[in-house]
Amino acid sequence: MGKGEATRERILEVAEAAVLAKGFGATSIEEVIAEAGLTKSGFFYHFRDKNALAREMLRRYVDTNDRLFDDIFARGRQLSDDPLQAFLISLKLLAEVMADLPNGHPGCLIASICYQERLFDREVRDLTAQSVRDWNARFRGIFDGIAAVYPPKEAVDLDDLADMLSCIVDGAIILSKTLNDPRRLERQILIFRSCVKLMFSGPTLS
Amino acid sequence: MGKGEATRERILEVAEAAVLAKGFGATSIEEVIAEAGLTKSGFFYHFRDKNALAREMLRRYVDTNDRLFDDIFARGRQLSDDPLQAFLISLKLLAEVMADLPNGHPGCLIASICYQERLFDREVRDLTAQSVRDWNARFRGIFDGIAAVYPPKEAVDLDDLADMLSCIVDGAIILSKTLNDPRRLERQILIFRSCVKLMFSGPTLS
DNA sequence: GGAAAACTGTACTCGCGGTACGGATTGTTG
DNA sequence: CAACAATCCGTACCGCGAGTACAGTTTTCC
Repeated sequence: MGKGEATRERILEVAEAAVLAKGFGATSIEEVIAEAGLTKSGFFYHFRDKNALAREMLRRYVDTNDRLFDDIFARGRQLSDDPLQAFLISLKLLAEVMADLPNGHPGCLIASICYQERLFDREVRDLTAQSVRDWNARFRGIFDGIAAVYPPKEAVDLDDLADMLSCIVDGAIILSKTLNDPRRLERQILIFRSCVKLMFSGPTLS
Repeated sequence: MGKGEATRERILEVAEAAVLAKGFGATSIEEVIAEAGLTKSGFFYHFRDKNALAREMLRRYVDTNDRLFDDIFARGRQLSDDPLQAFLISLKLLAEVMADLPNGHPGCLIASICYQERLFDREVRDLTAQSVRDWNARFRGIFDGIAAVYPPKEAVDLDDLADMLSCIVDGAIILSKTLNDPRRLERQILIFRSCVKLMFSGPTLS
């Protein structure tokens, strides 16, 4: 890793924390560079403008989350051959990871950008949309595997169920931030887990 | 209603649309007053600063939502004496209302503020927290009524279940905005409805 | 009609995003 | 070691938007 790349990484790290804490619009470049220890010229050498910063922050964020999900769901499958059990285990692991964050979840960059969309160019918005689609496709794949073994109760659309996990996480992050109670996120993941359990492993309804 | 009050209302209306579309930080006072048809001096006559604007926007938003919820859940109880059925009806009504919004849900002001928190003073943040607590308490009351008749499956915490509705709505708004697909919100409310149905009306699990 | 409320107009400060550009280090490579 | 590029600094500047100050004007309402 060259020196330039290290600097970029430092800027992105500082910027991400600031954006999640205060929103993109309220995060000034000047405070970012002060925290990161370089000058304005240095910053604009690495990023053409604030949009370029957002783009790179997003890529970083999405990559980190992808790796986290890879880990968690691989570990689930590793601990059980049954697709439903594996997923339920993974959800519990996910809840634990979220609960272990010292100051609560810092926030979802996607959501943060969602509520600032006019500030960003098309490329950034496409990136957020694509990453959400990718995550939901991943979950959908898991539910397909589960449904093949356990016929689901009621007429549950598996795409909707996959969306639901994203919704729960994003919504619970907002809830826990708003109420200043980090534990809410963990609890919501676990109640979603109960729902999944009911949908697939309970007796069939009329 | 005096003329001043009408002007305030006009400003708040314009500002809310702008904030939900672009975020609070990206909404300039200048464009708001241009749209509302008054001068800068006129604006600052009504609002001390941007924070005061946020505070009044919030009050307005919370009041509007409160009235909407009052309507919807009253209508549900009106259509069925059974607490579970009444709630399920209300959820369907809620889904319909959300689906009928011409350009999709404009966004949740609470969430918008949540991701900009450092921009606001304590009073604004307390207001968001209190309104969320109020809504969840309302839902919790409904679930109490249901649980009194239908013993819930599994060990479901009713507070968490009440939180879940807020999470689903907030999360689904983000999802539908990010993917530019308004129908996602309706579908998420309906799948939450399925979850509630399963939890209370299904046969008991082991 | 007169006081208070509801504005307008002008002129200013300040911080921030962003540009421009010259120069100074620092690393890298032949 | 020399030369070259990558990396970063300093400074000076522009434009925009939030917010202030304050005097003057119109509207509303009793």
